[in-house]
Amino acid sequence: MGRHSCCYKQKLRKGLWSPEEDEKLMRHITQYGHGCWSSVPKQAGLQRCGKSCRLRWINYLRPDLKRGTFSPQEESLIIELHAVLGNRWSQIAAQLPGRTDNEIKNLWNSCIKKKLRQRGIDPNTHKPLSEVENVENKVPTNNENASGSNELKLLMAASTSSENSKPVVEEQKPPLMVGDRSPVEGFGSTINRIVNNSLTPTKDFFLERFVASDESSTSCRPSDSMGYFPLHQLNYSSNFANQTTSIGLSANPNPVLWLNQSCRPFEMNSEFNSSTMSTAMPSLSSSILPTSLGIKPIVNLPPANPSISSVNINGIQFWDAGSSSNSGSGSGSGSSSIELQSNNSFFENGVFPWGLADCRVESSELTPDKEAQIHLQGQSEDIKWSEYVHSSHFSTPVTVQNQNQHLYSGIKTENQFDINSLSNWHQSQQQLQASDIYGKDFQRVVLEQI
DNA sequence: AAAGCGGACAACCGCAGTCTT
DNA sequence: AAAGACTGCGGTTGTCCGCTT
Repeated sequence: MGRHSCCYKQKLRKGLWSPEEDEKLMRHITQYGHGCWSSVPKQAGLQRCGKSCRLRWINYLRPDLKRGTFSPQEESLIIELHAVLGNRWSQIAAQLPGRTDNEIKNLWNSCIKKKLRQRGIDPNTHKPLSEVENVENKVPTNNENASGSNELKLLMAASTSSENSKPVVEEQKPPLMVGDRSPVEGFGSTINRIVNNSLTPTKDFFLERFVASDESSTSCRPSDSMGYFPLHQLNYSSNFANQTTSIGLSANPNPVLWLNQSCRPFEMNSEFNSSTMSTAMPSLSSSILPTSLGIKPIVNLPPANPSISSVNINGIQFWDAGSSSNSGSGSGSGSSSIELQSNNSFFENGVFPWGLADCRVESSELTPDKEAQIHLQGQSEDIKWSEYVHSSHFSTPVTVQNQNQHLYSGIKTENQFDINSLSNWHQSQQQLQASDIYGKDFQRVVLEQI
């Protein structure tokens, strides 16, 4: 394997990107698509290597990026995902629309790790530090849990747990009533109960938690105050192993994850029939997910490739996501995770108020004004590309969905943009800068322009 | 006011897997 | 089948900025 040829080239700029470079790259990609990245810098007139251009586009210029600080919900989601996926940042990022793997990785290393340690949780194992220390004293560890097939390990653990019929932590708590939003139990435990079959999620249950009213959109969130449920407390273990079906699941029972994925317009390998869904989400599938709501549940079935490792637990076959992660065309080819695909009204109607912003802006009923209102109410720090698109700067209406399709499904042309409006792009940052909406680099741009 | 420090973020590096020839 | 080209990913480093002393 040779190194990337561009690594040997001289006279290539390195370091931070200037606004001019950004604009060149933006202009080029929106007009022609990126095609072969190695040819992009030449065609765009940039003294950069293709790799650098790609990175800049993916991590910064991509129009569907959601800038601003991470919400507590996002952080919570990252933690849960990390417990399952380890340091597979790209897969974690796939669950967080508008966030990049780099962004999440930085957040993890600089912030979340610290928070977890402060809470007495080992960020690598997601177990109490005291427990980890004890284990370390007895058994040599693998250091990072990210390596190898973490999911298989978890599932093996689940098998063990299931065989022993250990009561899970949640079972010690009184039954949860639908609609109960005890701040102590929080969202995670509710999901536990769904998976645990001790709680049947009705349509009302989901509506109550996800309908985009101001109140519910905040109160239903699994915020920090509601508590973070580390892996050993969440029933990723026995309940999940017992009740999911023979599909290659990411071992995360949180329907929020699945629904989050719904706004990913990925090409799926195969469709996920209702009976399978019914097994994975027993009550939910019948009450919430029928096509009347516009949900088209899809899941990647296990790859035919026999080399992909699998394990049978209690008669249930699991596939190692890690070993099949490259089965697709790259971007978001999380072939082992359930994905739901919205095909119309369900998300467009704003049923899920958080983590699905990209879906919401698809609604034909959602005017830019309304959208802006929602974001002001919810996450004031987040200004969305769609808002900019909807503004007068862009004469061509472009939906975020369109952008997602380009970015995630391998369609590389992006000429839906109004190229003439590109020059306004950095100018717009100037206008937005006052409200501290964009990242500091935009502010730098502004300062340089003044 | 200036230096030091740490956090946050952007970008680079190198490896591994896939694709193409 | 082999070698090179290309892409994607995760780890690491570099840079900027704000806060503290």
